[in-house]
Amino acid sequence: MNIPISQFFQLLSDDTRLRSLLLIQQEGELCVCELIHALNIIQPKVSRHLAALRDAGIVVDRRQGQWIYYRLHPELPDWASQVIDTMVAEAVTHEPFIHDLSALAEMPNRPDAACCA
Amino acid sequence: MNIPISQFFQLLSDDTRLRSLLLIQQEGELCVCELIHALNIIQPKVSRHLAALRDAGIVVDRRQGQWIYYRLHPELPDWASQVIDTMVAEAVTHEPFIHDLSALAEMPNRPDAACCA
DNA sequence: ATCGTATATACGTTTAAACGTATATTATCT
DNA sequence: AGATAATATACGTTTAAACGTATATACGAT
Repeated sequence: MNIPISQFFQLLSDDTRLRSLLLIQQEGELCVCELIHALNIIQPKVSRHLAALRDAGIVVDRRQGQWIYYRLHPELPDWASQVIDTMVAEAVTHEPFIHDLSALAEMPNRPDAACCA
Repeated sequence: MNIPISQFFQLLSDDTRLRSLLLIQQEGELCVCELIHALNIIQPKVSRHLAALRDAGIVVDRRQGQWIYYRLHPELPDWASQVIDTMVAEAVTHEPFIHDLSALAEMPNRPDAACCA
């Protein structure tokens, strides 16, 4: 898992990808429909940006029934994890991340990965 | 000095800007001609990218005679400094940064900011 | 087998970045 | 004042991202 540094930053430079990634890091694992709800962004847009993160090796996905869950790549380089952690710590005090998190918490019929894995 | 997070990453996503910024952080302060030499990139390109960093508040410049020196903005937010420090630590072990640093060290007639400020 | 839900991908268009070349600006030296 | 050096900016072009809409795929339930 060797991500060119400038590619990594290029991926974090888009708001949809950045918000997705921070939510994923904060929550551990999220499926596409949770991100759609939390971010209030249409499905193809969310999927497209998640695919970019996956293709670069920043996240991995796993299918569970009809849902596809994304989490950080387990072998992310240290520097990348550090940057993501730094940004989560920063983002929790600012919009739009605060709102994204509460929208996620209030999502109705949220699928629960833990309950049925 | 309040830089939107995604704009910050957008700026670091270009190789010329990233290499410039890491060199500036490593060296404390550099003028344009030093960067031109270290990076082996034509002058208008270097200047253009430095202007982008300056306009975003990531670096500040000062004129000293015919040279213009760039350094990190003294009031950069903590998260931004942390990210830059993380990346310098990473980059020193990889190309092209290693080469950039040695090209700078071997620059002939290198202006010395300290000697005549 | 069909239907509904979740997700991914393809396509054509629009928006934004980056580029090289040319020119302008500001300082130094003669 | 004129010449040279360092740097910045403007301009037109090319390259690359992002977008919305439409469609394809995979699964679960009936």
